[in-house]
Amino acid sequence: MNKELKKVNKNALNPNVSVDCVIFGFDLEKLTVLLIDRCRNKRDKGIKLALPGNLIYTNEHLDQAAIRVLDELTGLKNIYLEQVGAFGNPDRISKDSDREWLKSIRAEPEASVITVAYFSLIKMPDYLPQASSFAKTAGWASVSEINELAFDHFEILQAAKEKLKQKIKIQPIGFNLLPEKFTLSQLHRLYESILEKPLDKRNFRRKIQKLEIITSLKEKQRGVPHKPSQLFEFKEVRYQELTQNGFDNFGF
Amino acid sequence: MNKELKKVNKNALNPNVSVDCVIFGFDLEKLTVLLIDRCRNKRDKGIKLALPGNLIYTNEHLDQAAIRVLDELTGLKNIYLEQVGAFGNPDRISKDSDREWLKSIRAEPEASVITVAYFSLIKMPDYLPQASSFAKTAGWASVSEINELAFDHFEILQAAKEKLKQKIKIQPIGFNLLPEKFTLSQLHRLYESILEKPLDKRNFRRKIQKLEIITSLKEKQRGVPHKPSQLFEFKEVRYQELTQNGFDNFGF
DNA sequence: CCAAAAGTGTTGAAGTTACACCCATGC
DNA sequence: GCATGGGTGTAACTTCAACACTTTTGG
Repeated sequence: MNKELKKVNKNALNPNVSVDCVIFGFDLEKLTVLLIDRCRNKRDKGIKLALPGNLIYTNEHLDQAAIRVLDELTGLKNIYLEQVGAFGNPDRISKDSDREWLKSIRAEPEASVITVAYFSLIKMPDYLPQASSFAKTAGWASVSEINELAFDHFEILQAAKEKLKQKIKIQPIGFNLLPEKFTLSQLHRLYESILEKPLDKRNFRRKIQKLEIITSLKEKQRGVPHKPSQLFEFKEVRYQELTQNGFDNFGF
Repeated sequence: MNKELKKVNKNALNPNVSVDCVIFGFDLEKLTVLLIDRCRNKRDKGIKLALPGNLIYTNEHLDQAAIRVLDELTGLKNIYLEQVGAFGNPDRISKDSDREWLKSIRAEPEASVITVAYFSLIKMPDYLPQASSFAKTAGWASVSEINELAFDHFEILQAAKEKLKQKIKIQPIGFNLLPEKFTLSQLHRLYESILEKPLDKRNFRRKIQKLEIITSLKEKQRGVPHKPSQLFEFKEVRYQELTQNGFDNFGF
């Protein structure tokens, strides 16, 4: 695996194909996404925020490229990753501010490049800002407050949200966004944030518990100004099972 | 639209990106797929069957490229088309027979190319074989009998089947595979072929009828050696409605 | 003692599954 | 008249949606 990576990195860039990553997080209140701010000085105009991404290497597997981008930006490995799809509208680099920026970072800034988008789920506290070759800074933004992004990244974000929405109805991947120990209310809010609609508290709890995917710990919340909540962790075995097979009937 | 196409065709090829199309049909018995046979003479060895596909043009929208490939092969326009995803395993052109073939049709046969797969649904009788620049012959194959294809096309076919399976549970796109006038049994067999499992006849009929997506014609089947079946057509308006919104609860 | 979120059951409606027999036609 | 697929209803069960009050803690 290490050997392979080394070999890959010696290869040339493929000037026509990039990957972009929609990295979702959850701050226990709402869904967030990791964006890079490409503003190099205060006078830069245009849209500043973009999804992390980069050209792929010749002979690099697309999935590998996404893993690499993720690793370069966050230092994280083994995280949940899924392809959203390919985006190939030739207008995607038509904004002036986007072209300017490309000139500063790419050898062939005018090449027409299609991009393959991925979304990934990480536990927010695991992310520690990392020196990155392609952006000065990266930071979390609340998904629901984003109105525009560079290139076609807003469109990609919408597609990733939609994919996540569909996926979470079928597989219990939401746990990748939560800490090891979590409360049912946190899980509840997570589902509401992703599905963008309210879910009945009692019905939600019942449904989750019937899946037998979580075990209650002996531990409780401490220091909260209200009745402390039971803490849970999810059952690894059952998680694998449901992640592979999915459930047919999870009609949120 | 015509002007745009002309402009596109003047552009150069993007040597690193192709599209491949999984064109599904239904022969009223089972699901089929349109494959090209690249065997130029009897002595060619290796796997002969492949999905139709081709490189895209610089500045050509991916979706446009898929529409173009489809049109070149079948002469059909305005057909149901959906992206399956991007496939970028560098090993995808590693088979010797595949490389040989590429040498005969591509300017840069060794270029590493990622491909974006689409699936589309057509009414089998609409397809009339067409002279095509990239294959002598094309023909229908029964999906369930396919064991191997050129490149990574078998993997792509599996992904397309899976996507279709998921999609048909949520949107009534199956009608694109049927003639204008069809029987409930034909629709029933179609769903069974796609989902690859038996569905109870009575329950299936009830479920479909409740959707109010079909209207029964005054006409009946003729010349069949058994009780003639009622013919139906689907309601365009309601179809559009369900195709856009989907249905949440269609738990086959 | 007040504010805040945790936790808990029941009921009526809707949907799902399983299942067997008669019917209309061509040959 | 027989082989073939078309067409139909019901009952048991499961799932879903809606809904309100008590509990425990910190301040």
